[in-house]
Amino acid sequence: MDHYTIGQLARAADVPTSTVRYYERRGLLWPGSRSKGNYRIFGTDALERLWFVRSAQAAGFTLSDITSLLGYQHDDSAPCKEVQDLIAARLGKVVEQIKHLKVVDRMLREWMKVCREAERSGRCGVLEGLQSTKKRCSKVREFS
Amino acid sequence: MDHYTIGQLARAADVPTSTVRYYERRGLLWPGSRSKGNYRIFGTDALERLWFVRSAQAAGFTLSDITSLLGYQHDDSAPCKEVQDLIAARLGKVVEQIKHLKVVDRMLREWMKVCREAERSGRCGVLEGLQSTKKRCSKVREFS
DNA sequence: GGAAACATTGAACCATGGTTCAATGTCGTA
DNA sequence: TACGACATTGAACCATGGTTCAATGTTTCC
Repeated sequence: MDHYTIGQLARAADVPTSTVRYYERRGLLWPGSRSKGNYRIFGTDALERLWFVRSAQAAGFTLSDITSLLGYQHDDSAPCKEVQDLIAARLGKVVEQIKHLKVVDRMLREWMKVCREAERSGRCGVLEGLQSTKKRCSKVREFS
Repeated sequence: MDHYTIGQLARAADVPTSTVRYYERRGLLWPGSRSKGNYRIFGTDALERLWFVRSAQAAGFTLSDITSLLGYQHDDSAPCKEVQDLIAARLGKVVEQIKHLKVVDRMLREWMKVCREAERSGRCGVLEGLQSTKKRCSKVREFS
């Protein structure tokens, strides 16, 4: 199969057709041609792009970033610098997020512990927690 | 200082006043009273709540979750179960996110490597990457 | 040829967590 | 008492990444 209607493309990439149209509106994707009755006809290149878009999204790039990345694709000057900058920026954020989430992880486990301890004495840790929230949460808040 | 105007409260918690009003609209926070001229007057309890809201947000709870958490606060039945369920649910997502981000981290470093390698031969890794995107990205996409 | 499945468009809508605006009123200080 | 800083309200707006709708047209298959 080397060309697809919108529905076929969507199924092949496991996205709704509405999303494919949305991506087209955003300029991420275009049909290579149209059928006699004005149906979109996509080539395999579109499927590749669609896969790329979804993967890059999964990696946390925004659609604007992805537009840039794809825009460089047929640029003669092989703009490695720009691409690498985007990747590096994203990587930086990912590393930060991991750090942040680890702090959150510890905080949630602490809350859970407090909650369970209070439970045994018939209280709930949330109210008590409120009083010392400021201290206990400062680490999380620093991170965002 | 045991009571605050909206501006004082906002400064004390380092949020914009517009956000305080928004939280009030969402039912997360209320002034204890109003001045003669209808200015909101908040007590220290409101500051505690505000701190709690920001901390819980930093931990990734939605405002709806936080509404629930705060709603349990003066519940006689000490609803530890509900609180613990929310915390556990959040914790589960945090753990998943960390896993996901670690995969993303590896993928981005791989992209970077590919990009740098292509660069030395005057090409750009992005186009070449597109052709094998599907394989290289499957791990990331599984995770979201 | 006719029904079912699929496609077209633009516009409106959704959730989330806010921000901005305009028109007006109040407070503190000199 | 006047000025500037601060507050009030409801409503509209913002970004992000889509989804849904209605009215209409096209393909496909029996």
